[in-house]
Amino acid sequence: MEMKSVTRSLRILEAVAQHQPVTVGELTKIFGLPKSTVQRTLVSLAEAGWLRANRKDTTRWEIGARVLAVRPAALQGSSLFAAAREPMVRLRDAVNETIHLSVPDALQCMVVVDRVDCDHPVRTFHTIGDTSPLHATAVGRAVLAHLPRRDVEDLIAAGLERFSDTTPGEPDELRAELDRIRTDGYAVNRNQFRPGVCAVAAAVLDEDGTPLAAVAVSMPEARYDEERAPKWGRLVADTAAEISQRRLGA
Amino acid sequence: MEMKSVTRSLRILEAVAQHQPVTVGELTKIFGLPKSTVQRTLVSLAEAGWLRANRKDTTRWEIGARVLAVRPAALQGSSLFAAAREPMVRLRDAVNETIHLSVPDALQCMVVVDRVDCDHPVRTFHTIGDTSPLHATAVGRAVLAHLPRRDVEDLIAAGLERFSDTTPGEPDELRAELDRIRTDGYAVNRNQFRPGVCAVAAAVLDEDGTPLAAVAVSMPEARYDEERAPKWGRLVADTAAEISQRRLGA
DNA sequence: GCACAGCATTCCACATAGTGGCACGGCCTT
DNA sequence: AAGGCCGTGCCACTATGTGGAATGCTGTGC
Repeated sequence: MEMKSVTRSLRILEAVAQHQPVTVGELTKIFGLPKSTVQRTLVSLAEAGWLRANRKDTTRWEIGARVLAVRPAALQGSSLFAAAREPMVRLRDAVNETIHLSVPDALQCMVVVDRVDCDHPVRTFHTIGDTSPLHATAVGRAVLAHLPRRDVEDLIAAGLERFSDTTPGEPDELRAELDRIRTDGYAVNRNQFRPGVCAVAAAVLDEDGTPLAAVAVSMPEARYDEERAPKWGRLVADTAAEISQRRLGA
Repeated sequence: MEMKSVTRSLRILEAVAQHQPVTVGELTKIFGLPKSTVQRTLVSLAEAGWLRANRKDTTRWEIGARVLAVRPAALQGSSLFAAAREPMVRLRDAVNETIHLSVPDALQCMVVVDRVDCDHPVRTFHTIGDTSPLHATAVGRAVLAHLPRRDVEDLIAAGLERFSDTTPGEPDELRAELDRIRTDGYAVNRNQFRPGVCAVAAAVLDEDGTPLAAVAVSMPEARYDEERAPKWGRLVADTAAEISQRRLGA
């Protein structure tokens, strides 16, 4: 609505991140903006230290390291991040599947903030920064299950988009699943968001019980085993609990 | 020079990152800008998804998760990041000191991008995103030693700022030290940038020998042992080499 | 319980600050 | 040598952001 130049420059910054190293011309095609406008914006972003010219081809732009100093509140001081690292590696060693750490963003979506890979040739792939809806994934519901009822109802009121025929689209379906998560201590996702992707997740909690993040074991459907779910659920819940404790200790 | 609103909004974004969660009033004091200007900027940043209101106190602002999708070229696809993780943990286990991974930014400075902590009650402290000059630190010189002579001379021409009485302020002093690093395979820093902080570092190289990053063991001066330096130097160099190889394998 | 103080938020007339069409110049291809 | 392509610089126009002042909210102390 306002600050057109600001919102536009951030859009351009995001586009540079996706396509780096990228030229002015490529960006004008993406946005359909005049060359001079894009050029001026890039120079300004570079002046602020957020962008820089590529070393090998100086007409290409890429993201500068300044962005690393700007981290979401949940990762401030890296306490969550640092606390999560080693438990995640141990969990990966125990199950040999990809482990993700995700944080909720403004109760709108979950964002992947860290990942520990497994060595299967076939594995799920999420990049750091990827987002997913709260109601349709294991990490999302693991967090939802620990939020005040009000927030859950707000989310339901906003509408439960369906991504596959197993996505919980009905309010009661979701409420029942959240109850199950609270009693069992872990969340499960079978093809409910991305087809062929399954996961088992549990929430990392603040000292006052607020969910800060969720850890997930995620795997292709072919390796998902119904029998094994409770065992892995317990492993994930233990890992999440350990991260919560380590964080408080720091 | 240009795009005043853009550069200013990025400054404000950085200030929010430092002080989050922060109010409009606090920011106006920091920048000495009119309230309405700061307020409008915050709303615009929030509209773009980079900022959000704090959940508990909605008049306080904090960084949103959008920034995580924007990563420097060196970390693109997380290949460096993911490759470095486990060798760094093993190095920490071997020496029980804090391990840092840093990348050069535009040949102007080194930026800390990852960290594995040790369990000493007294330890060095650098946050992810912290920057340091190339010529005055172990990570910086480990990278410099693998750059083309031209780039090194440009840096020397720009002036070698001294931060303590041991900082290499003379061109020849620096050149000699870079030669030593190339023959020994590791760089050392004794109080040359931050007083009381010592480190041993080695560079992570690209397939064509370009330095991408540096790993460092860093410790308080009290625990730095001259005798042990060559042994730790070899450990760090091995770790760096392992990271280089893993990255190429991916 | 009222008045005040401190804060975030909204409004609006003004002029500055960003816009974008155009033209220049370098580089590679034909 | 000519042509096309792309990054960069220029400048008159006006849309856009500015910031002082008004509004509205919240909590505090008399």
